[in-house]
Amino acid sequence: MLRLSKKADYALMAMKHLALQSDRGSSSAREIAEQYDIPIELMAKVLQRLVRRGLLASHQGTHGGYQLARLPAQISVADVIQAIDGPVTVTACTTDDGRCDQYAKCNVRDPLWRVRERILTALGECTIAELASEPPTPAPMRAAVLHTHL
Amino acid sequence: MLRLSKKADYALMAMKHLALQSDRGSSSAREIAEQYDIPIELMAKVLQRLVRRGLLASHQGTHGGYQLARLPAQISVADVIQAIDGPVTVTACTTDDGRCDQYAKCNVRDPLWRVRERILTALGECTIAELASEPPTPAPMRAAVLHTHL
DNA sequence: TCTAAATACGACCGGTCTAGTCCGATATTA
DNA sequence: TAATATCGGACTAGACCGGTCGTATTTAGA
Repeated sequence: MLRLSKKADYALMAMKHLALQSDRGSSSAREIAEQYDIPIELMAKVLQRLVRRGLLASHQGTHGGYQLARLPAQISVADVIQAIDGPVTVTACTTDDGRCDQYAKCNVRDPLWRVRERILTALGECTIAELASEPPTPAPMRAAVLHTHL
Repeated sequence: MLRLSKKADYALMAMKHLALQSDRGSSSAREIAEQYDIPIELMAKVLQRLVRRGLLASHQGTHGGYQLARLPAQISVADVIQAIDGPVTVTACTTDDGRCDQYAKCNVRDPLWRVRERILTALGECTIAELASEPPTPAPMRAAVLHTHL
């Protein structure tokens, strides 16, 4: 259902948090996890993966923590999502090597592929800086429910 | 990973097939399934759901089959996907009623919500007619593999 | 030097979802 | 009446995901 994983959610929340905290140095996994009600160990794992992907810088030991590795405006939502969930693949056959085993007869590969690119563009244009510039989502906007069946 | 289900894939393939076959009357589930190497029973189930959602019209009995319920240009990829996979929800908390249990502290709801809308727009702009106007994907375009790490 | 707090990382586990199968009922045509 | 469809629910094996646990390593400070 075109849904991104919870880990990706957590990653984006953390990235935004770190963008807002960037002047105050680094934040620890525990700090972020507690603030957003995320299981600490899971948060840690997510942050670690972001470090491995070069989106975050970490500092070990007491008073250690995480920082953004680049300017918030230089990090896109797509970067974060792909760091956590792997490459965005709309179709199962769209593997890195382009193998389409049984899908030799598939008739929608190319169009879906273009759809994928559009989605990727949308995700790529939205940066962490953009997230951070938002109001911190004051109250749970119940009024804004829309009819999903377009 | 923002991937749509195989059923949705099958649905799109069938819809395109039916768009191309529209002048020749209807096609049976068996017919379509065999042409694209899809398990017949699964194909049938997908087609039935498309009927229930009003995207296809069915005719029972011998020489029965399926037809598009509307003009190909009037059916979007979003329609098909949502008919099969349910509403497109980028985040888990985006349920129909807008409930966000633990996510009271979530700080990325609104921006992700806007991302969802952009994706939905992209899917909504691509119609079955557009799929059908494509060349039928001749050979598996191996050359067109791109670097997914944007 | 010792201890506490932090990152790093892999193994594991239970629940959920997905793809696919099976079966029976109904409808339509020849 | 027989063959061929659609219809629709029940079921299953396997993959995947969210989350947990345990342990090693690094670092700052008392």
